[in-house]
Parts: sequence; C-alpha cells; structure tokens
Amino acid sequence: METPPDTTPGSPSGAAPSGQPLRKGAKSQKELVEIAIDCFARYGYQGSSVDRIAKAAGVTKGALYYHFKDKEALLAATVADRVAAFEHRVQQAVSGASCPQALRRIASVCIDHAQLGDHPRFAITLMVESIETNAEVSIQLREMMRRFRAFIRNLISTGQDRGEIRPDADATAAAAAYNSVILGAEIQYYQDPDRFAFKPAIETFLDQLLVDLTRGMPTTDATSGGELKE
Amino acid sequence: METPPDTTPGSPSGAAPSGQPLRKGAKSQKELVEIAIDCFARYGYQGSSVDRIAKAAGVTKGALYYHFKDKEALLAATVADRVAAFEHRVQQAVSGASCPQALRRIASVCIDHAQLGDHPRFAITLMVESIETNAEVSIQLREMMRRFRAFIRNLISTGQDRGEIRPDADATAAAAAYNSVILGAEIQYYQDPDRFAFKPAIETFLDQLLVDLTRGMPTTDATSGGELKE
Amino acid sequence: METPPDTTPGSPSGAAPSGQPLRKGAKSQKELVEIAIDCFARYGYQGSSVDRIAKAAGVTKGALYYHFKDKEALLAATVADRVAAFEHRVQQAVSGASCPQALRRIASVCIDHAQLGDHPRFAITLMVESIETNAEVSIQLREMMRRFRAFIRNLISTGQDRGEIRPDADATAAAAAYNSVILGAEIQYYQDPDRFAFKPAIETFLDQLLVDLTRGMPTTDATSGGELKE
Amino acid sequence: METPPDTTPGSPSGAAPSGQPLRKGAKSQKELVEIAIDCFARYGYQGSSVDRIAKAAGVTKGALYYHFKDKEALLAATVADRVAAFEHRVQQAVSGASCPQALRRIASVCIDHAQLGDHPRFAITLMVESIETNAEVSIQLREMMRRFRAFIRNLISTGQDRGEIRPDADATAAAAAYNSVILGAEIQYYQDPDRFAFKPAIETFLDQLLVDLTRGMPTTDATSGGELKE
DNA sequence: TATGAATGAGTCTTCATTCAT
DNA sequence: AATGAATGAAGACTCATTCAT
Repeated sequence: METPPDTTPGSPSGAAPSGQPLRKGAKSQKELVEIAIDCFARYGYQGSSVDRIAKAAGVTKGALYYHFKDKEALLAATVADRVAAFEHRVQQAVSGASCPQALRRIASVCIDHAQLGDHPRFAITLMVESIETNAEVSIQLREMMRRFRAFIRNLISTGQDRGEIRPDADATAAAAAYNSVILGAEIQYYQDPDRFAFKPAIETFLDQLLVDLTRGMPTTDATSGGELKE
Repeated sequence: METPPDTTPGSPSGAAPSGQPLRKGAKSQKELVEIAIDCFARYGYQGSSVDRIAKAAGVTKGALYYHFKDKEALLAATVADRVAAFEHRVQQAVSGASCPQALRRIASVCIDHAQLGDHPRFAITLMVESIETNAEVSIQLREMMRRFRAFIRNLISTGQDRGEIRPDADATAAAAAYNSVILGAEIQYYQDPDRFAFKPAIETFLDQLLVDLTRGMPTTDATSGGELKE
Repeated sequence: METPPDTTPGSPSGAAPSGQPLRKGAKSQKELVEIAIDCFARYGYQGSSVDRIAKAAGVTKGALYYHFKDKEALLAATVADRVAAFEHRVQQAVSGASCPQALRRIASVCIDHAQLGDHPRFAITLMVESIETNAEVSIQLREMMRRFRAFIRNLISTGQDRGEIRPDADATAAAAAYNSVILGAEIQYYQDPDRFAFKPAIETFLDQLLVDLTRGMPTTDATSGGELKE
Repeated sequence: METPPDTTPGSPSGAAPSGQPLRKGAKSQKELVEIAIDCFARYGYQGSSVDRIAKAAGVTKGALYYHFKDKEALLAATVADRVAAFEHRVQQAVSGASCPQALRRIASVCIDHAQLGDHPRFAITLMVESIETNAEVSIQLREMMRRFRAFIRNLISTGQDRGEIRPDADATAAAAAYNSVILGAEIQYYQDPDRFAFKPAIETFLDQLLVDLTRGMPTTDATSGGELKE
C-alpha cells in the first residue's frame, strides 16, 4: 500500500497569481486549499499526511498550521470550496434552460468536470471515506447531495408545471435515478478510465429518462440529446 | 476524525460453533475474514488498524498475524471472499431467467445485499480507496467490475439473439448505465439511508431501461417490473 | 538489515543417525543443537529468532521448547558444545608433539576449522555479541579464551623446561600474541574470504614467533614450518 | 539476555555547547551520531533499539527520525564517521615516519584508541554482526579493512624501496599478520580487559616482526620498540 | 513427543501537532 | 509569515513464550 510521491505541481489552477511574485514556497491560502484538494481527492483524508500535502505545496508543515488550525480545518476548507464550486457550476448550467435541456446540461457539466480533472474524485472519495469517520464532513457532503437531488427534483416538478414533463412522473425517484447514474458512472470512470464507457452510459440513461418523462408531451429539441455531443 | 470503537460482535455467523471450544477468543480464519470485511467496509483499509480488527474479533494482533502474513494479505483475503460471494450471488440470480427477468433479479440481489447489511459497502469503499494506494486490490476490483459489466452486456446480447431485446440496442452502453445506477444508488444509500429513495431509484431506471430495450418486441411479464416487490 | 532465509539443511553433520529413521521433522536434541549453532554462528543470537532456528531444523517452535527451557538454554547448549569440541580438538592436536610442533599444529587446526565450515564463526560471533548482553555466555567464552591462553602459555613454559624454547622468552605475552593472530585472522577471513591471505598471515606470524622463541636453541624440524602445508 | 539501561551521558564531547540553548534535550546531528556509535559499539545494531539510542541521547525517537530516515541511515552515518576517523588517525600517525616507526606508531594508535574508549569496539562489533545481516555496512567495513591492509602493505613496500626493510619480505603476508594481531588483541581486550595482556601481545609481535623485516638491514632506532611505552 | 494457535511485550516507523525563533 | 526541531501517541509487525491437545 505505498503511494507514489506527488509531483510538485506549480499553481495548479493555471495562470500564476497576478501581481507580486511570491517568494520561495510561499503560497496563498487559496493555493494551499487547491493542493490539498488534489491530495485528498487522490489519496483520501487518511492517505494524505500533512507532510505530504506540505511537500506537494512546496512549503513546510508549519506553514500549513499557520493557515489552518489543524488537519480537519484544512479538510473543511477544501470541502467547502468544492461544494460551492460544484453548486455554482450547476447553477450556471441551468440558467434559462427548459427542464430537459437542463438535465442534459448538468450531466454534461458533470462529465466535463470528471474528465477535465479539475479536482475530480474529491467528493466521491471523501463521501465514501467520511461516512463513518468524520461526522462533520459526512453531513456537509450529505447535505450537498440532498440539495442536488432536491434541485433535480425541482427541475422536474417545474417542468411538470410548465407542461414539459408528464405530470404523473415520480420526480423524486427520477432525480434519485439521475443522481445515481452520474455518481456510479463517475466512480467507474475513475476506476477504469480506459475501458468504461463513461459518456455513452450517461447518454443512454438520459435518452431513456427523457423519453419516459416527456411521454405524451409536445416534443422539444432537447429531448433528442443533441447537446451532449462533444 | 475519531471513529467509535467497534462493539465486539459474537460469532457473526449466527450460532456458536458446537463442539471443540478453542482458546479464549479463538476465531477461525474464516471468521477473522468476516470481521475484517466489516471493518474495511466501514472504515476503509487505512481506517482499520490491525488492532481495531483484532479487537473487533476478540483476539490479539498476534493472532491475526499468525493467520495472515500482513495487513495486505488480510485485505486480499477479504477482497477475494467478497468478489467470489458477489459473483456467486449474481450467478444464482440469473439461472434460467429471461434477459429482462435477469436484469430485474440482479438489481434485486444488489438491493437486498446493500440493505441487509451482509457486508455492504465493502466493494465500494475499497474500490474508491484503493485506486491510488493499492494497485493489486484496485486491479482485482476493476476486473470484477469489468466482468460484471461484461456479464450484463452478454445478458443483453443473448436477449437480442433470443428476440427478447430489440436488436439495435447498444448492449455495452446499456450495461454501463445499469452498473452505474446500482453503484451510484448504493453509495447514496450508504451515505443517507433515511432519505435516499434507494429502491425507487433503481426501479425507475429499470422500468425505463426495459421499456427501451424491449421496444417493438413481443411483451413479456418481466417487462412490467413485478418482481422487485420486497 | 534483512537476512536471507536459511536453506533447510538436512542432517548437517553428514551421516544420518543410525538405527530408527526419525519421523517427519523429528530431530534429536543433538541435531537441534547443531542447527542452532549454524544459525547463531551466522546471524548471532539476536539475529536468530526461535522461529528461524525451528524452520531451519524443520520442526516447530514447540519442539524446540520441548527440548530447551528457553532460547538462552538453547544458546547455553550450543556454547557448551562448541567449547568442548574446540578444546577436544586442541588436545588432540598437541598430543606427543614438541612445543614448536604443537604451536604449528594448533594453528593448523584453527585454520582448518575456520575454512572447513564446521561451525566456524560461532565463537567469535557470540563472543563479540555477548560481551554486554549475556553475562553467562560471556563468562563461559572468556573462560574458554583464558584456558586457551593458559594452555599455550603452558606449552611454551614446558618447552622452556624441556630446552626447546629460550628460557628468557615471555610465555604470557607470546601466548597472547599467538591467540591474537589466530583470532584476528579468522575474523578477517570471515569478513573477506576471497581477499584475505588467511594462511600466509598465520604462517608469517608463526615463523617469526618460532624464530624468536627458539633463538639460540638447538634446531628442531618443526621450527621451519613444514607442517602447515595443506 | 537483559542489557543494562544506558546511563544518560551529558554532552559526550566534554563541555556543554556554549551559546544557543536548543529545546529540551535537543542534540545536534553530530552528537546523535556519537551516542549512536556508543550504543552500536556496546550492544551491536540489533541490540540497540532506536528507543534505547534515543533515551541515551535524551531525546525521543521522533527526534532521531527527524534527522535520520531510518535506523539503517543512522547506522550508515555512524559507520562513515568511524571509518573516516580511523583513517584520519592512521594517516596522522605515519606522517614523516620511517616504515618501522610507522608500524609502531599505528599499533600505538590502535592501542590507545581501544583503551581510551573513544568509540572502541565499534568496528569489530559491527564487522562481525553485519557479515550476514547488512550487506552495505559489511561492504563498507570490508573496504576499510582492505584499505588498511593495503596501507600497511604499501608502508612495507616503500620501506623495501628505501632500504629499511629486507627486499625479500612478503609485504602482503606481513600486513595480514599485522592486522590480525591488532584485531585479535582488541577483541580479547574487550572481552577480558583485566586479564588480557593487551600491550605486551602487540609489542611481542611487533618486535618479532621488525626483527624479521629488518634482518640484514642497517639498524634504525625504531626497530627496538622504544616508542610503545606509555 | 510435538503441533497449532495464541499472547503480550517490544521494535521500527509515521504522523498530527507544537513551539522557539 | 514561515521554518526547523522536536514530541508523543499510534500503527504495523516481530518475537519469545505458553498451552491445550
């Protein structure tokens, strides 16, 4: 069970911070969080020693402790960051879309998110790891999932109100299924990126879901999954 | 990140073994594996110290090391056990069923498995944790998932050959979606057993999937998900 | 600091025990001692776990504990065995020889002993290791060395009485030097068997010693080191 | 096989370091090495637990691991230190001396070294222990011994070139004998400091050796071992 | 006579955390 | 704002020893 050393990344989020060039190893709090996210996503909380994170960031442990009370505080910061980013992204994706369109766009966002390696895997890894070992994080991530499911459910309900979705559909169950496919597909993709048919799995599901939800409704473009093409 | 102490379970497999009483707290190798599975499933590999497992089993660390070369060997034994059990269970479920029936039955088996707490969560927890930290286990679990997807794909292909499934369906993508819902639903269930609509999520998916796969085919009973009732 | 596994030796002392063929792994106390000597000689006391010795002997630890109260008792048995064997060998070598001859023969015995791998290294290894860690063994080996030095000293004194050795020689110092070369040469030989000139070192010393001790005495054959040829 | 606890020594190198007082029990890397040498010399590698060394140094195990990657790295540091110190001492001893003088001086250095308890026994203890258990250290010490033998051999060869030593002497064998006596005498001295005639043993050998090597050569003062008096 | 199973103390090592500077 | 040095608790693993059979 050894884990390979982390290749010290530069600023992971692309462009260097504008303005004053920070001195040797100096990192802003935000950057430390980004790097911690990378570690936690890859190795989990227990698998990421403070020293490993510090080394990946090119600073000493002391620097981390200067910015964060303890390891859990660092974790909390990363979780908060990821949750906010995810919800922001989802909000962006749906603005002004019909329900079917929104469902396709959100899925698309999740796929991109997972494949572009922003900080993929983070939520899933921590979700699984923290269920029995870190109540606070577990609750935060559970709440995030609840909000996400509620969001999807609302999307569908609103679609029903708008006449885009058949009124007798079970919005809660549909949302649960929707979430499940995305989550399950992501895990399989992380586990086996070369052989798991990531996008087809989600597209297949979406096609079926939308056929089902819009059965007997006036046709819209979005029903026939046009937007998921890369 | 404290984890509660494990309440020492009695012989987990039900009745005490009649006959020869071993030494104080003596446990057979098989029993040790069962208990280790419990721990790994709950706390992950890194979260399960050898001492914790030993205490849960009511033996000392030395006893564990007598039976297993090291912690990884114990892990390997648990993984092998779970993989075999899962595949056996799936085999059982499908014997003599039509494709649609088989897909419903396998889902049913997974749901029961997850809810009855046999040793739920084990595969998912280890799958996520081991991706970057334990190549051997990661490979074993990846192979298991590949086999499972191939199995589902074959089920569908066979269904196509038999005329149960529409011939132009994409068996690979359908299998990937099928796997995804189950996996994703399980995680959400473990994370939020009280609020996640486990069975409805999977049923909703299955109904849609089977409607899609059997479109234009002669109707069978299994299409209308009768068997998923508990 | 890993040590290679011991290749399970058969009966190391050559011929199988006459009479009843012992059953699987059964070993006489004598045989266990021989094997323990091998281990202790190679890896030292601390480096030879009871399990390692047992495995080398093809028995279980329990069997060792049946024959010997504890690990130290086994050690004591090996030390006693080696000390007795060494002193016996030396006694044999000198019987009926003149002092110079005896000194050559004893050296010869030591060289053969070291090179033929009877149980070489044992005394040295244990001597060095036990100085601070095992008073009993240390004393036993110290006594052995004292006896050996006294023996050599007596040999020389007797030689002086007999007129073989010049009377003003310092028998004690000569004995000390004699012992030193043998001991020091053995260590260097064990450490570097391919490159250390084992026999020449001792021969050179012996030649000089005997020239010195017999200075002004009537010449004997033994003075001119004939017997050390292999 | 119990070993007495080490009496925590103060700063072993004499006066306390003036100036900056470090943390409670803080020791410089150099000091840790000195203390480790003491322990290894006395109890060997296996007999010196990291905890024992740490306690002897008045620090915690963690402090040791802060400075040295693992126990073997600490060992390596001690070996390197000792080898360098020994070779330096020998170099010093011979500068500008004739061959016979040099041989006497080096012996003198070894005797002082052993008796003044600088860090005696270290090389011998580790040499014997590491032969089968630590290839790296074994090689380092073997190389040191080879260099030392070569050094003595060169000394003699040079003496031959200069006309101090008889040209038909076997320099290699003489060097081997020289080394052997010193090594063997040291061991016996460590084993039995009260009763082993340390200096006489070596002097006796040296006298004989120099008589032999300078046979037929113009006399020098050094031949008649004046300098070995304490 | 010997084994298989187990114990508990001890060993090497890691890690979260602290703190003087 | 950050570092270097250190701590102490915990973790993986070993080992001498015991004992029922």
